[in-house]
Amino acid sequence: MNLEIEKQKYGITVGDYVYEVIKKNIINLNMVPGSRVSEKEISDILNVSRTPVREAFIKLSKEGLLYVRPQRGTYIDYIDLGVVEDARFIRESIEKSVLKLAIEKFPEELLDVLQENINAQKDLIDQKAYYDFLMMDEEFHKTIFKGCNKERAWSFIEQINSEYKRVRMLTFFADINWKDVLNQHVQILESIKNKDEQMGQEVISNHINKLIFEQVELKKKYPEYFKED
Amino acid sequence: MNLEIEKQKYGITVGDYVYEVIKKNIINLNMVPGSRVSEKEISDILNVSRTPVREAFIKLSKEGLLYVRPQRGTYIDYIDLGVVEDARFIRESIEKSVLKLAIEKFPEELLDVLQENINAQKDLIDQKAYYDFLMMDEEFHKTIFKGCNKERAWSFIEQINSEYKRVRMLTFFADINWKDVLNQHVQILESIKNKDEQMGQEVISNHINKLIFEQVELKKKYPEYFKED
DNA sequence: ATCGAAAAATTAGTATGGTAGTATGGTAAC
DNA sequence: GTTACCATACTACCATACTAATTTTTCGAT
Repeated sequence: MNLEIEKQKYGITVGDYVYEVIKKNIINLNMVPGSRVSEKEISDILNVSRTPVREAFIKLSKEGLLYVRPQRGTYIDYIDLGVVEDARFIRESIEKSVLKLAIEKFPEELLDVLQENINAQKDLIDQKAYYDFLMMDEEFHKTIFKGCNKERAWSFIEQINSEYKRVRMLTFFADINWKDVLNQHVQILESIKNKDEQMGQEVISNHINKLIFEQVELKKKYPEYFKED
Repeated sequence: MNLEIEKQKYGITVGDYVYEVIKKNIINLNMVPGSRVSEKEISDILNVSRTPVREAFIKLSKEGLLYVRPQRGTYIDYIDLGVVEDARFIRESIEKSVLKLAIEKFPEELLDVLQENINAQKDLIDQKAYYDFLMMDEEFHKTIFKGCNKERAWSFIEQINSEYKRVRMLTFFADINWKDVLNQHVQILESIKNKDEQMGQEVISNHINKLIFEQVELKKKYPEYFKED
């Protein structure tokens, strides 16, 4: 196991620190789906006791990133395309509702923020900074929610989104999309500016549905990461 | 503190047992929003150590039912109408999408299950069994998701639904709806049977939106349960 | 060599004690 | 009366020890 570890920030508890470290390493696929982790192993690596590790495990298993088999062991969950599909279904439902709100009313200053975000995305594409691009992508969508006073709804999506993020990471490894995603973001921004609901709805459908067609390909390319049906 | 306690079932861990007990008592408002709980207090009441209590607290705070102030104390979260509204927004978005699926295709045998569920609801209304009616209500919606192969999507909703459930409990205390809810369930079932999408969408909007109009009234009646703006 | 049972090792679950941060109530100084 | 300080009594956080369930290894019998 080769964890990417950041220094513990001052002021956060050990438990939260462990949680953040593990979560990041699962999402960027540094911790391989299906592999086994143990409380003791992690506590040794991070030089903390088992208690905070255990608490981090509890949170992560509630997010569907870990799977605890009592008295047996804890495993990184395989990517479950069924779960991903349902996450996509939910995101599409909610994002369409939000876009409807955004087209009715959206604060000027946040339009600029969205534009800046898109510019930043371009840079990250050039630098091939996968993880950071993914985060910036999420930030883009979050900003739209923010503009509609639906930040809480976004944080809900966050909770079910971890699985989705891992697939996104894979698509980047496989070099599948990148610029398509960026273009779609540009189109979404346009549709908000021009108050063109129909275009917006279509782009969002494509934007999120895109994934479906890629999944089969991904599973072929990285079968070891996926749950058997 | 006067907890409603059920015997621990055989086969589940102490931690899960504690979690279930506390969750139930928060949702049925037996544990009053804003009041303080401590690991020690609960562990004494349930005759377990502090560790499983602590782990239950972690889960519950991730669901927004508790909030932990490190080194200070743990409190039952106030009902936050902002959160409730966003939960409603999300549910409406998703349930509409699901209803669309249900109208396209829904298994016969589950139609019968829905009908039986409605009958059971009638009984529970007569018995004035608040909590059980609420659970049966949730079961009704869950069954619809099930028929569309969207069970996972339902379990996502479950995660954000606890807050919503507390408000539902309040509406029952206040004797606001009951039969309205039942009638709407009947209508939803009808719309699936008759493949009448428009009627279904409308009922769902009303069904879930209903709450908004009741909230102001509830907050007046039970101000001590709600978060200050 | 193969099989099977006992022993050892490893796992997560639970209990407990100590620590550091925080709230509170009393008391002395002003 | 007001303020600053200190003792005390909480709190959640964390480390450690122990338990129970399960897996792996060992080793002897066949």
